[in-house]
Formats: sequence, structure tokens, C-alpha cells
Amino acid sequence: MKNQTTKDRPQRILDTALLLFYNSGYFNTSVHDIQHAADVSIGSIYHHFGNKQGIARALYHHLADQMTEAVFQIMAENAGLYRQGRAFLDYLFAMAETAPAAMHYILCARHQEFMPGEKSICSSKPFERIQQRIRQAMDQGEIRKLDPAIASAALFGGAIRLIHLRLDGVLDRPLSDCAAETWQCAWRCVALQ
Amino acid sequence: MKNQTTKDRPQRILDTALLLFYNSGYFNTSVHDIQHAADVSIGSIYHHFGNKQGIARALYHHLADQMTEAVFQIMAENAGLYRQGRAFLDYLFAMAETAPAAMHYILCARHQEFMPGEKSICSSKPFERIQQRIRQAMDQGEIRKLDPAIASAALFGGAIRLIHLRLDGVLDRPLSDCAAETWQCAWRCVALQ
DNA sequence: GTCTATATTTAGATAGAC
DNA sequence: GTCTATCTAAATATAGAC
Repeated sequence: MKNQTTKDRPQRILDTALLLFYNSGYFNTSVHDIQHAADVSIGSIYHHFGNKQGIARALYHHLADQMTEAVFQIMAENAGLYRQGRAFLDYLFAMAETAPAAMHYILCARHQEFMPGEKSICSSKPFERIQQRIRQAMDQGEIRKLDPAIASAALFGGAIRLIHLRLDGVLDRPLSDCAAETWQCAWRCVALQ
Repeated sequence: MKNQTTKDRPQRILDTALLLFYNSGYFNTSVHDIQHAADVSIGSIYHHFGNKQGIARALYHHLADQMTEAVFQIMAENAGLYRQGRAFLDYLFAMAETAPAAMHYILCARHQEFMPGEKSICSSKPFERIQQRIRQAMDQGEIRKLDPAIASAALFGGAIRLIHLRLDGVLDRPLSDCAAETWQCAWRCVALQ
């Protein structure tokens, strides 16, 4: 009767929820909304995810893992913080354009409000890894010695800000057009000379 | 019977709501919560603000106006973008420490989710004014010529990122300790040399 | 302007057949 | 695993006395 599975139901539920969360926010999206938009029964949702928070958590871990993997791959495939940082920025900007709902959920959503106890994404694996790399680059004399938190914020704060503006509809230019100049600006913050 | 007014009720309602929004978020705060914490009747709240959104909007305009005033004052009292920017950063950092709930509401809350149609704070007067000033500084040769949006993000993205981290409990150092280094980093992005 | 009591709606969640 | 029908709690908002 219901929509036959091109994708399995749990995945379809997650995809639908992510889209609705992006368009309306977590709290403005009811389980009934998800059920309806995903063309799935409400029983199915509760069977797979337990409760509404369960959807949010599954989504969060899925996307955070994805980003962690991307970060480690970028570290492995690029040499030097300058190129690694640029590759990461390109990854973030590209994802914000091609998968805005996912990027918004990772970077803009107020996780603590609907997933109490969940670690902030900023203090989780991918961002930890980057800060660790920044520290290393300082020790190796690749960049200036700065407070690591300030250095991280300086290097990626501008990019993250632009992503926020873009996803909130304030910036109407595709982020890819901003990548080079943004990274040039950011690198000056930490460059040795 | 109820708490006698040291402050007038509307103000007490707003103060209480702001605090609760900060601690739990807008959607996790019910009108009953506000009513109870402010020691005011629910009828009083609806009399003054019409509905829950009305509280949020009053709060928003009040705080945005406050920030607009501060920005214009900073512009008037300081000469040159370097000093003006530093003064603005100091203002933001100080406010994040002394009035975290207000700062959080202005910079971190997802306004569009609970005040549909309201202009984003980032495209409202105070931030408009700053971007205008940045443009002017480019024309006058005080800083490099860059895309204005990128320049704004570069100059204040790091600071705003640190505020987010601080208010989300990720950063445990007072922001005032970070001001000098943060601004030094930021200025390098746009400095002529 | 302020209050209490109440109405209305809708959300999250469960039960139990298939 | 999936479905429909239903329950329950809680939230927003209103009515109307004082």
C-alpha cells in the first residue's frame, strides 16, 4: 500500500527528517510530519528509532562520522597544513552547496537543545583532529605560535561564518566562489611572516 | 499577592524569558515556565505580549536596538577601522561574559525558527553598518580590497566563533583573555602589508 | 493590569492486528 | 517490520472576574 522501498525505510526516514529539520527546524517538525513526508507509518518510525530524539541522534552520529572520515582522508591525502586546511575548507563549502541540509544540521543546529548530553560537534572527533593538527604545525614551525583555540577560530571562523550566512539565506553567492579568497585571508592570520 | 514590582512586570517577564531561553532554548521553555519563574500570572504575559512569539520579538528588537546603538557609538568614539573593530570586538566579548543570555540570544539562537519573517540579525542595522564601514575603509586604502562579505567574515568570524564556543561551554577561558590575540589575527586578514 | 480557571489543539508515544 | 487507531500529557491561548 505505502510507497515501496527504493531505499530501505530507516534511511528514507532519516533523509526526510533531515530535510524537514532543515526547512523548519527540529521543534517545528512533528513525528507526524516526518511520517507523512516519508510516506511511512508512524509505527515504523518508532520501531526503528524509539522516539523523536532517536532520529536526531542517528542523524547526528551518521553525519559526524561522515565528516570525521572526510577529515582523516584530507589529512592523509594532503601535505602541510596550508593545503590540508584549504582542502577542508573546500570540502565544507562544497557540502554546504550540495548537501545544505546536512551541513546546516552539523554546523548550525542547536544540538544541545534537542539532544541533551550529546557532545558538541565542535568538541568531537573531526574538530579535535584539526586542532591537534594545528598544534603540530605550530611545533613544527609551519605557522606562528598562538593559542590553539584562537588559531582554530582564526583559520576556520571566517569560513564557518560564511557557511552560516549562506545557509540562512543572507549570502546569495555560491560559496565555491569564495573559497580562494577566504582561505587566503585565513592563512594570513597564522602565516609566519 | 504575587511578587511586588521592583521592576515593572513587562521587563521582568522579558528578563526571565531571556534567561530561560538561554538555559533551555525557546522551544523547551513554555509560557507556564516563564510565568512561574517570573512570578507573574499567565494572563499578564498574554496581556502584554499577545503570544509567546511576542515575547521573543520584543526581546529581539530590544537587544538588536541596544547593539545598534553600541555600534554607532563605537564608530563615533574611535578613529580608523583598526580601533573601531577592536572596540567592537571588546564590546562583544565583554557582553558575552557579563550578559551571556543576551549575547546568546542575539548571536546563537535560530531566530528564523521561532520568529518567521524576522530579518536575520546579520543583515540588520548593526552588522550592515559594520560592513558599510569596511567598504569605506577599502575605498580609503586603509585595508586591502576584498569582497566585502568575505572581509567581514574574516574580520569578525573568528571572534564570533569563539563566542559560540564560549557560550556553548566548549571554551572555558574568559573571552576577555582572548581579545588582543584574536584581533591581531583578524587584522592580518585585511591589513595592507 | 492582573489574576484564576478553563478550553482547544496537537504533540509524542503506545497497543495490538497483520 | 509495518500498519492503523488510540491514548495521554502538555502547550498555547482565552474568558471573564476583580
